[in-house]
Amino acid sequence: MQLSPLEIIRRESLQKLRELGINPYPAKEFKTTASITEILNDFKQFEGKEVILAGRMMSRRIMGKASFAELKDASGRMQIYINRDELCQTDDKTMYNSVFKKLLDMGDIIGVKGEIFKTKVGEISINLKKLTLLSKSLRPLPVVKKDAEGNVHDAFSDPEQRYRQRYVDLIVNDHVKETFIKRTKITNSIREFFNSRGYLEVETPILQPIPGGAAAKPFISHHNALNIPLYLRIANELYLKRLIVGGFDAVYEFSKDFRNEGMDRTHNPEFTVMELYVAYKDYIWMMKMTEELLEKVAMDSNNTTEVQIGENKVSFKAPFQKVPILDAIKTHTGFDVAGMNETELRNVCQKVGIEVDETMGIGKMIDELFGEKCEHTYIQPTFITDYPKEMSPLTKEHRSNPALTERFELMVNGKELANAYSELNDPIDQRERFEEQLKLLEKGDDEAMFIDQDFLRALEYGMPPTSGIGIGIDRLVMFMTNSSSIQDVLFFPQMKPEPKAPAFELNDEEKAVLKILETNSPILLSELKAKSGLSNKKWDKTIKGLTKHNLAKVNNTEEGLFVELV
RNA sequence: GACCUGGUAGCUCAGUUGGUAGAGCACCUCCCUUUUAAGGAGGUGGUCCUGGGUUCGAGCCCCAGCCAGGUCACCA
Repeated sequence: MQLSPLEIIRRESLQKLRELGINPYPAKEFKTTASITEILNDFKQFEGKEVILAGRMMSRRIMGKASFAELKDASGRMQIYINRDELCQTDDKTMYNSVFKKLLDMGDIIGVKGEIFKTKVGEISINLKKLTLLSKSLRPLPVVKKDAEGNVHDAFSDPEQRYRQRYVDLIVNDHVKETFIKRTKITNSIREFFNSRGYLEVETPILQPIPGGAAAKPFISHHNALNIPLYLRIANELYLKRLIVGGFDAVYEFSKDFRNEGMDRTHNPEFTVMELYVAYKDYIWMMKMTEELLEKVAMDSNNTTEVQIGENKVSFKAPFQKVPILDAIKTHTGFDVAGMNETELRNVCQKVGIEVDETMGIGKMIDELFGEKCEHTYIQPTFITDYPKEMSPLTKEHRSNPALTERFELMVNGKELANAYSELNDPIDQRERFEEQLKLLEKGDDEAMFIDQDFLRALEYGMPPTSGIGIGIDRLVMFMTNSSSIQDVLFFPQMKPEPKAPAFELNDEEKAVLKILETNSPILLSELKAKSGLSNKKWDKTIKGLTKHNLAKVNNTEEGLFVELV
């Protein structure tokens, strides 16, 4: 392994610590008596008291016989004050002079025992009495500094490194941790809301023989023992509905779903959707529930219903606006497309500049019209309702218009956040809708749904009228944390594998030159170059390679440049 | 998948017409007992993303590739 000079120094320090009888990776439990944030929030309570803390040393300012360091634990950061003669009460000053000043490094994990006090300039600090090394860090951390005005200097900001090495990102960029803590607050808030109503959290299969419940390309896998293909779920909808058939009144699941499609700032191949199904309800009830839920989530995560998302201030205060999709299209394009046939609709699309082809049906075109001309305008939470039947194969027909369905999508900041229906529970209608999908499949739509015979069988036993909703959790977290990329709300966003560092091995040219050197050392550089028969560029690379690996050495003497074997 | 931009020290970044690879922070040595982007003096550190090509000479020019970000397409 090729080590950088900084890494070599740290490994040497590690060795010296061992020689001093200090185990750099002790096994024993280290009991702390407080957390940093606790102390900072309640200084009076802790002032003058002795505490034991543990965390990572994030910086060090050595000033002769006294020093300051910064300790970061899971809760926050606090300054450590180290006075040589308080840390080392006897004549032996090794702990300060060698261990603290020389052998510890930024990034080391340490335990500290000392008294809480405030320095002359008013910073709450711990006056170190005992120092314990808990884990030695062998790689240098990026150094991120903050000045008096709060400006960050040399921020660790390269997105590739931040995502590939999220652990480093979390250590040095405090705001990153906040985002993920908020993510958990949000899911906890949703669970609280549902659990308090008696809804049951369940788990359903991720490996599915038929990928159903949504229109998307699945990841395919294979089960060896059964010798059958299995798909990573694109949705869990059909399984949750089976549970409603089975007699549960309300079930929900935080579902990791997988879709084999493009990646961008709002799409990751694996993502999380919360799906909820409640028996004896309809989509109108579901709108009300959604308003209440999101208002609570905003309060629990941000302590306000007014959330800043990019340049927009978005209010999650219930109730939200409701707009039928055909009204939205009328408002934003000027065309009333209600009741139009395929040809008429195609004309409208062409007039407003939407490309259409023969494979597109009424539903698809309405979806395009909305997506292109309307969607982005709904910044405040808005329920877009009553989608055309063709786009919604799992949705119950609208109670007053058979061309439409009882469906809504919730738009926030111009993006879809949730999708809900009065669920289709007529098994015969459902079978027909699946068969429509099959026709689309044959037409070449590779995202149309497969027929899930077992799901139909379940419906034939009878499913109560039910309303269901799916909420995109990653997107919700993006909104609540004002993140513009899905990568910022996933600990480990999908990345292409990084290329492996090439193993150190001499190439043919280097081997050849080394062979010449073995019998002629030292040798004039120009002579060696001539003997090697290499071009200028190859020669340059080869000799640099050899000297770098410390196999050869170039000496500049009065007689000229000589190369010798090391 | 297409296009645009980028990849140089541990981190953040300069690098002129192609002519010995730079800065700040970090690191090392020394000074400094309440500092805080601590300070002062000196020093170390490089696969300039990879592979070809042009050239006397390439971090820089040309070709191919890898990785990332952005925009678009597709999608939630």
